[in-house]
Amino acid sequence: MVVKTTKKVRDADATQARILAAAKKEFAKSGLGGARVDEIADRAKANKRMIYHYFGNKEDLFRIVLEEAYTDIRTAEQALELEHLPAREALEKLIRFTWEYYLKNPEFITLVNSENLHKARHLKKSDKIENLFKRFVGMVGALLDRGVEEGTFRPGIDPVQLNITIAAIGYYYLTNRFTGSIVFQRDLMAPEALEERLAFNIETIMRMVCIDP
Amino acid sequence: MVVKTTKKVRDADATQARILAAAKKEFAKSGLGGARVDEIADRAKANKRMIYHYFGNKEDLFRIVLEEAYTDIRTAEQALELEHLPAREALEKLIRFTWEYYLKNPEFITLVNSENLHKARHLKKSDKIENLFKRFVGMVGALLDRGVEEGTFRPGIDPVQLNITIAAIGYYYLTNRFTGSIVFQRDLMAPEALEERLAFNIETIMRMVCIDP
DNA sequence: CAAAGAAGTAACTAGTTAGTGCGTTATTTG
DNA sequence: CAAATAACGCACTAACTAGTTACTTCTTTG
Repeated sequence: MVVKTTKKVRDADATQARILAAAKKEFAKSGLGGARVDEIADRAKANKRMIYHYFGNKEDLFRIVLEEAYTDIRTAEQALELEHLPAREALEKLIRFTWEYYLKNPEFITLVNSENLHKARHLKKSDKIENLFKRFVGMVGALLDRGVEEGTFRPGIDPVQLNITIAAIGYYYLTNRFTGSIVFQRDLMAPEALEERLAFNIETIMRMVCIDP
Repeated sequence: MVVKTTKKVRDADATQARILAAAKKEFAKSGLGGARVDEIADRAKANKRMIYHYFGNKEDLFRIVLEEAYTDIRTAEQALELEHLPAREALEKLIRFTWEYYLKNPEFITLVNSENLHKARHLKKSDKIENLFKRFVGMVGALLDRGVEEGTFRPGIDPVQLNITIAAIGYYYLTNRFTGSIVFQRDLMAPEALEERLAFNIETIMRMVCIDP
């Protein structure tokens, strides 16, 4: 097949990509219920009719956006190649990565929140998600085992619980940054505040996992 | 003033209370955007006109529901009387309380999530919230100081960071229980799973705070 | 007990929103 | 190059939704 590089006036792939990017922004900004299909069409500079043509309906579009978001974060995690580092360093790298991914991709958090408000009914319909995470939990499990062998990690830590905690201490801080900044009367998004939080999180996990923190 | 105990056919206070309870449920179930004023009226067995009469509009109603929710959790926290326990026990009691409160009051989490989706614009209008939390942070700060004096806690821990982490490790697990149960292929709400999580959380915090965990 | 005011109701409005019917224009292919 | 196919757009609808108008019914109080 010949790959065309000429800019086409009509380009199905490009239109679909623009719609998906616009949908991600709009769903992240307003949630599934608050998102407006007309707004997505406008942002994508596509006709609303095209959304229904390519993606079926609003809920299907949301499901596809969500699948893309999960695939994206897991792909980035795979690229870390934690197996090539000493366990301790690998764990710290994972904590940093998780924090920075949430910071740079705030839509991810909002999309997941919205999906949970709807009791994960879209993710339930998706089949490719489970395998994505099976590999991920396996990776962290292997990392923990390796740390125990190296003599740096305590044995018996559940990789799922650890994963949840690593995610939680970053995710909660960022998703609740607006109410948090009011309630604690400090700007939780100030650069120093973000650095301080990351350091606190690394220490929390290291104290939990390492024999000699 | 004479307190009437006879059941009135018309009772402004009772109607307002029914509306608030119904609104809390509906907002928690569907978020601010997804909630329907008609649905709130039906649930409350009140006429929709009464909602506008007593609470102004949908957003004001949401703000009042949110203020009530924050006041409620902070009131329950005050009642713990942590100052009467050794620091270590008091800290564990606080972790347990936070977890159990989220478990028993799932609307709290959803309301806070919804408020953060809207960048806390309703809480910004509220004045009584800040003082509520100032006292709370002070309480945890005093607890940490006492633990250091008793020789059980490490010095230099920021009470705000600790508060955020205690909330995070429970909150995240529960708010993301639907996607989490799919992603990790385990029922995160099974009684054993809940017990296991609480134990993991207590250990995480104790290792972070205590000199001799 | 009658007047005043508060509690409560039904039906409506004006605006919005997901989704569609049908026609037009560009691109591909036999 | 003509016919088929796919991309695209306009204008519509049916259903919904926050908020209101205009009214009735009950309760309190001078």
